[in-house]
Amino acid sequence: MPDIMEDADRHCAKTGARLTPLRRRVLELVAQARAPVKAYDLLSQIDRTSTSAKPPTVYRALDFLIEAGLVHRVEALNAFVACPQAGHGHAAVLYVCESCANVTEVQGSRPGQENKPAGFTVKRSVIEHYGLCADCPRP
Amino acid sequence: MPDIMEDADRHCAKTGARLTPLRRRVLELVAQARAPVKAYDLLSQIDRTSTSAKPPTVYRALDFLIEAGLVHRVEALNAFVACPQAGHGHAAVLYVCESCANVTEVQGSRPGQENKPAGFTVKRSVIEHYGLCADCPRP
DNA sequence: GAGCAGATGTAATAACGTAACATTTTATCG
DNA sequence: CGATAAAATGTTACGTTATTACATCTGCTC
Ligand SMILES: [Zn+2]
Ligand SMILES: [Zn+2]
Ligand SMILES: [Zn+2]
Ligand SMILES: [Zn+2]
Repeated sequence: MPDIMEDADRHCAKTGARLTPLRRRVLELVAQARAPVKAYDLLSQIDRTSTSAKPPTVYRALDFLIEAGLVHRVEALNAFVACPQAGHGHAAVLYVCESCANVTEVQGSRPGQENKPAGFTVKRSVIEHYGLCADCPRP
Repeated sequence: MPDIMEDADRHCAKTGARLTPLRRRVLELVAQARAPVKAYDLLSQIDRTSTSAKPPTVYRALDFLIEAGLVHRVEALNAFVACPQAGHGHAAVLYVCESCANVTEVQGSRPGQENKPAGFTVKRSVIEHYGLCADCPRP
């Protein structure tokens, strides 16, 4: 995941966000995982090195990373994935394989806004598709 | 919410699903609410009458209602809303107002599947838009 | 080096959800 | 009808996820 970390450094340098060592470490852990990561799994991985990590440590780092556009929360899994395209402007669309747990992110303009009610202003969208990826055998 | 309860009765009669008194009571509570309802709020409302409700009581009822297509889970809120169109075949698209908590459900065919990866088979979609409804003042 | 803001440490607890097993209710069938 | 099987509910206990509140530290400005 060197791309992701380099992009993150560049993106934070450009926006003024402070990618501290702790936040950077959490992003590395999320980016290295080949599947969505749970907050408490991050916690135990950090624990092994620093011994002082508690829940707020990881949740605060994740809040920062999400705010910075470096990580997305997978709402239906209570888990987190690294964004492959730091700070993209549009909403993320996630395709999550329920067999191998791989997540593919695509982006689009106003995705999923079918039949939007008149006068509704969308601030944030959660779009997650669950199913089987091309590499997993059909039942 | 007489419509919702009557539709639910009809829908369950047609499909053979058993809308028992407990499940019916939970559906009534969800349908009466003017906002997404939390599982533990349902629990305390049931408690007031029956005194024997525990977490599995309400979670099992909710599982049934979701399976039957009578209730949707709002993933990003850990909460539940009654479906205004019992057992509709397509994925639900929810517009959630962050000011007044009102939820508007619309339905569509294959909503939100922008740039679907080749070979991916979607089994279930989570599509939730958060923002401001037409009736709420802009900041 | 005093003061401030942002970041992190720490303890405690709230909020959300499930596993496992006992009991009761309902449907089915000889 | 009464045995029996299946479905639903009761109950205990616990696991997981997330936040609040307050203390301390770190880097910066004046
Ligand atoms: Zn992204
Ligand atoms: Zn797969
Ligand atoms: Zn619906
Ligand atoms: Zn509103």
